[in-house]
Amino acid sequence: MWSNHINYDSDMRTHQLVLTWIEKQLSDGQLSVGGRLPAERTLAEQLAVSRTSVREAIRILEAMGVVRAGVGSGPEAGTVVISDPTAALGSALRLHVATQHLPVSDIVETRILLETWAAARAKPDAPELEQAATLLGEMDAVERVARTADDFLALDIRFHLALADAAGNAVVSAMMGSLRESIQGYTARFTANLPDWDATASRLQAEHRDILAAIRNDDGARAATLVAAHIEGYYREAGVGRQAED
Amino acid sequence: MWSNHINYDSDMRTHQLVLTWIEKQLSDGQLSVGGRLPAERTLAEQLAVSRTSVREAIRILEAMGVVRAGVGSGPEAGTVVISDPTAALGSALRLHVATQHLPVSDIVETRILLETWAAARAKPDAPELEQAATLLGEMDAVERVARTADDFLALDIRFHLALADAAGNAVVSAMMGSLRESIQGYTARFTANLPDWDATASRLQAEHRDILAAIRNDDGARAATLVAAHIEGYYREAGVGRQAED
DNA sequence: TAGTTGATGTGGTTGGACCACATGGCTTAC
DNA sequence: GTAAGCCATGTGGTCCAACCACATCAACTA
Repeated sequence: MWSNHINYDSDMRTHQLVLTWIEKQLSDGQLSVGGRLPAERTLAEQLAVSRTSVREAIRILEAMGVVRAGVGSGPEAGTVVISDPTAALGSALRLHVATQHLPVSDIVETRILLETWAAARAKPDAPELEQAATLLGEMDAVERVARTADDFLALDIRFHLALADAAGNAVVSAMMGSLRESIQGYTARFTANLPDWDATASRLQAEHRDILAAIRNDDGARAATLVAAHIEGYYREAGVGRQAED
Repeated sequence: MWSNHINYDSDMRTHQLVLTWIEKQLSDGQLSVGGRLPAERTLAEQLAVSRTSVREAIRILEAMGVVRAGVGSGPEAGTVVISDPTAALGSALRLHVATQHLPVSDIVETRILLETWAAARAKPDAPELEQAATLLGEMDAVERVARTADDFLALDIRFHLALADAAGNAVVSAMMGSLRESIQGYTARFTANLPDWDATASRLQAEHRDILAAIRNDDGARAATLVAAHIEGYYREAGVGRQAED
C-alpha cells in the first residue's frame, strides 16, 4: 500500500533512483541515525532494481558519511545510518586538492576564517574546553618524552577541533575538520623538514595556552586574534602560497 | 615496469584500492582536469579487480564531483576528470540535513559567516561584480513580468554566488554554493507561503543593490554588515530556529 | 553443563552477458 | 565523385547468478 513510486524520470540512472528513495526515507523520518537499511538483496527486490545498483547507491552514501556497512551478523553488521559529515567533506576536499583546483592557500585561508569565528564565539564554560585542556597536557607529555612530530600533530588537530566544537555549530565543526584533513598530508610533509621541531612545538604550545586562556576569560576578540596569528604563523613557515616544489 | 603496487592492505575493500590508485594518479599529475580515465574494463584488468569494483570507485568520484561519466563515443564519452567541489559538498550537506544531524540554523549561520567575509574581501573591480549587476537586472525583469518566486530565487542564488566568487577563494565559493544548495528545498518551500511575495522581492532587490554598491565603493565593512542583515532578515521570516513544522 | 558445529543472513567480489548510445569508416546508390 | 545510409567498434549502464568471508545463534554432542 506504500508507494515506492518516486519520480521515475526516465533519464535517471538506476542508482540515483535508489539514492532518491533512501534520501526520502531520511527526510520523512522513516529512517534515522542508528536505523538500518533493508538488506541489499531485499532493497533491490523492493525497488525492482539489481543489487548492483543498490550497492552503488550505498557506496555513495558511505562515502558521504551517511551510512556504515558491516558484514556478518549482530549489531555491527548490516548497513546502518550514521552521521559523519566530516568524512564526506574531507575526502571531497582532499580529492579536489589533488586535482590542483583547490589551492592550499585557499584552504588555509578558509580554515583561519572558520577557526577565528569559532574562537570568538566559543563560550568560556563550554564543556569542550575541558577536553582541549586535557589535550594540551598530552601534547606537553609527548613533547617531553617522545618528541615525535606526528603524535604531537595528531593531538594538535584534536585540540583545534575541540575549540571549533566549543562554538556549537555543527557545520563549522565539520568543515573545520575536513579542511584540516584535506591538507594533513601537506602539513605532515613540511613539518618533518623543520630544522628545530622542539622550538616550534614549544611555541605552538604557548600559543595554544594563550588562546584557551583568552576564551576562558570570555575575551573572544583576543582569542580570535591569537588564533589567526597562530595558524598564519604556522603555515607561513610552510611557505603556503608558493606552490609545492619539494 | 610501472608499479601499480599501492599499499595492498589486506583489509582494504577493493573499490578503495581503485580509489587510492586514481587519487595517486591525480596527485602525481598523471591525471588532471580534462583528462580521461582508462575505460572501465581496461582499468579493471590493469588493477586486477572486477569491473564492478572499478565502477563503485567511479561512482564515488562522480558523487564527489571529480569525474563525469558519459556513454557513447566522442568528446562527451568516457570517464573524464572534472572539478566540481560544490556538487560534492552540496549533496553531502543535503543528506546530512535530511538525517536532521545538521540543523538548518547552523547552515544559515555558516552561510552568513562565509558570505559576510566574502563581501568584506571582494575587490571593487572584480569581474564577477559585472555578472552580479546583470543578474540584478534580470531579477527586476522577472519581478516586473512573471512574478514567479522560483525564477527570482534561481537568479538570487547566482547573484550571491557571484559575490562569493568575487572574493577569490575557491573553497569559500564552493562551500557557499553547497550550503545554499543543501537548504534550497527548505528555502523554496517557505518562500511559496509568503503573504506578499512582491513586497519581499522588492525589499531583497533594494538590499542587493545596496550591497553591490558598497562593494563597488570599496566599503567592505558596510558591505559585510548589509549582507548579514540581508540574509538574517530573510531567514528570520522563514522562522529558522524553530524546527520545521510545516 | 560446556563445548562444538552447522544453519542462517549479512555485505564483498567476481565474471559474464546484454543494452543504449555516439562515433567513424565503409558501403552503397545516385 | 559525391552524398546518403549503415554497421563495426568502443563506451558506460544494468542485470544476473554465483561464490566468498564473516558473525551470530541455535541445535547438537560429549
